[in-house]
Amino acid sequence: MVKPILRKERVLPQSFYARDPRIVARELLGKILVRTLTHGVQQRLSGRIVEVEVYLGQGDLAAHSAAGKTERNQVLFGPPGHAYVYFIYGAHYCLNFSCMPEGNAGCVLLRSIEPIEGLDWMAKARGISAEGISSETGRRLLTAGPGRLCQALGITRKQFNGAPLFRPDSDLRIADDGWRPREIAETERIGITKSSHLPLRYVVAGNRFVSKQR
DNA sequence: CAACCGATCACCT
DNA sequence: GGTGATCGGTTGC
Repeated sequence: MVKPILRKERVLPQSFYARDPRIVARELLGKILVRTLTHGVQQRLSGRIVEVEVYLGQGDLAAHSAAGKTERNQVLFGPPGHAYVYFIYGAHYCLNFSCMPEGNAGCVLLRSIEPIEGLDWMAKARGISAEGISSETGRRLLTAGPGRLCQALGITRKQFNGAPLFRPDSDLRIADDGWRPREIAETERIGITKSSHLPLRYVVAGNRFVSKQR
């Protein structure tokens, strides 16, 4: 049994995700991403969401859904509140949450969390030594960036693509402990070429665990 | 410390 | 056969 660190933790319901991803993204900042390891010993991994990006279902050429529904991106067109995990650059996974009612695409990409529980496990998953996470800089490199985040939490496409996030017993879910960011900053999205001018990246202003300062 | 480069998978043309 | 919502190591100021 893992000692609960967070009190009064509420798992976000499916209705939370059934809205415009720009609204969902803003409200996701400050929430807690919880990953439960059920293989072997029970353990919780968690972190506070401090950086996200939005990909729109319409008028956004950078979105995987831009050219319509395919086998790869079908989760985006399915019911809200499910994980869309894809593999990129031959090396990394990225985690997204499907938004909008069924039939409409639109999602939020998780770009960075501030780690809270299970840092030792995350370091091992990332191939980092124990002393590697003794500094704040080291801890930042654990989970800052979409690929690092997935590696730290052991999130793969095979295991999580299409997985529901809104059940209290979901291996991956979002919890609300009541914390709210004081200020949210908007910027352009990172690492894209099409529709790159849209201000669809949202960060907790001043947080040191975001992947890239502007 | 910025700039480049290699890794090498899933998808789409 | 080209490209990408990335990262980490190396190079060279």
